[in-house]
Amino acid sequence: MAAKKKAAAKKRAVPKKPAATKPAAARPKVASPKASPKTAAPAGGPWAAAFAPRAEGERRYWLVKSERSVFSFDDLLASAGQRTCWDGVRNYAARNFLRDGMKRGDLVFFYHSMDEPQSIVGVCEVVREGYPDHTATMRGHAHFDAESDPGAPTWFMVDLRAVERLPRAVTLPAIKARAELAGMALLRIGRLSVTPVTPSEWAVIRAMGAS
DNA sequence: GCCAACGTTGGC
DNA sequence: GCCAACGTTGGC
Repeated sequence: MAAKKKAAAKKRAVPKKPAATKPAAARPKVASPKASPKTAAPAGGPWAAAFAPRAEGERRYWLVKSERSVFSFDDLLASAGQRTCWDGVRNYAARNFLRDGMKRGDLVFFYHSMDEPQSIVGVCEVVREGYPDHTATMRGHAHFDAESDPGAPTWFMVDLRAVERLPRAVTLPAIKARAELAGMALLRIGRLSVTPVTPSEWAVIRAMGAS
């Protein structure tokens, strides 16, 4: 139960434009083929490398955020098997990383957002690749999305297992202070809750987090 | 397809 | 609490 991860789940804000305005009928509103990003695969874009074909045995790196008060690294350590499904992500870019980017065996930094200070506190491993986030179709659930079709899932999640707590948490200010990390997706798209981490970024941060 | 309005994230 | 960034929605 307890809603994990980003409580943030975007509220599918029901058409906040009540009937007050124009009746939907007023608009042509054709079949609206809408090339929605719902299923679109991440073609190019700035993070294409995260989806590119992998070399034999290549391992990739990622970073996920969670508010400590919602689901902390300690909560993960206390979970059965020290693993959990990373549910609740309701952003297409993040969804694409979960659904198409992450592979079994990839390593993931666990970041506490909205914390003082915000910091990377642990490392996890992807133990199950992208699969539908069932909380999206659970009416009444905090992460429920009325527009998500159970037959064609919009939202995905992966399972993560804790690997280790970093001997020393790596804070956001410390990350910002390192020139080698200036290009981090974490800094460039601050609001994304799932981002790729390059091998070199991983190495730098891992070293910073060593005792 | 463009763009303004609006809502959310999350750092400060 | 404020605000920058930015994703989504919907009018046109």
